[in-house]
Amino acid sequence: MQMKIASWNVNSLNVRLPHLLQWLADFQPDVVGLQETKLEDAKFPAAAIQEAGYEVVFHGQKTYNGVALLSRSGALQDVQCGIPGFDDPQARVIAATVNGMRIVNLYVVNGQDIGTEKYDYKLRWLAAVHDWLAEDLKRWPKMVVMGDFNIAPDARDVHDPAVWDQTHILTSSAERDALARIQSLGFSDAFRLHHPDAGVFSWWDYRQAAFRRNLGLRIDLTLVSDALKNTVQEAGIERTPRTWERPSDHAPAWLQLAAF
DNA sequence: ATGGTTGATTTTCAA
Repeated sequence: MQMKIASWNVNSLNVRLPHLLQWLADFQPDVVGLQETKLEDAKFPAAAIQEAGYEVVFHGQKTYNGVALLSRSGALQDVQCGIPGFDDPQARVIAATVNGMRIVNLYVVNGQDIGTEKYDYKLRWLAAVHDWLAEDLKRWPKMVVMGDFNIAPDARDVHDPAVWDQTHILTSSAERDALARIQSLGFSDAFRLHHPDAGVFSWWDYRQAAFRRNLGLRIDLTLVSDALKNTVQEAGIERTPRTWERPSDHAPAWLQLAAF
């Protein structure tokens, strides 16, 4: 049994619901993590998603943030909202178990600029994720951690490495170190298992015709634990929804697992 | 050149 697992920052599910439904029909993912739904739970469009064939759980708030998990191949069990033990007013995390595999969906803090309070929050938040996943891996060795990481892992993942360097938000040394520390628990970037090339991106700023010029970053990642690494058959980024009218600024990042 | 665009809620904030 194969499984396609995808991560998509939709930048308002209220606006993007038609795109989500179209893309579910086109791409046929088995499990999807959404970020930036920007919806209170009472306003989440659960019925429309269920009618598309997916079970869904969600953790949202008004105006900002908000995450959800969809599954059409196995119940979503042991649902966890937020990072255990980390007091966080922002709805950025939802996790669940599907067919014995732990799925963690993250909307990582953006961080605004180096040296700001939001940057400090980002680093504290990433450290809390590290400590949480270190524990959860003991219970669920088969784990996928996906989301909008708001970190470009290395120079291949940015359109202009001279601008996006260690002094810049999303590429600073402390951010990349925090990601590397999480990966050192035993996670691989699924995209890099199959694609060593530079210049493949998942996010393009709405401004300055960035998508048309491919001035992007790869900040949407799917990580697989060591127990799943050998089952990753393919991984990629779906550019098509970014070409649709009134798109999200992010494209879905996905991986395909063989029998697991 | 501190610009530009989008989304949710305003008389800006966050990305």
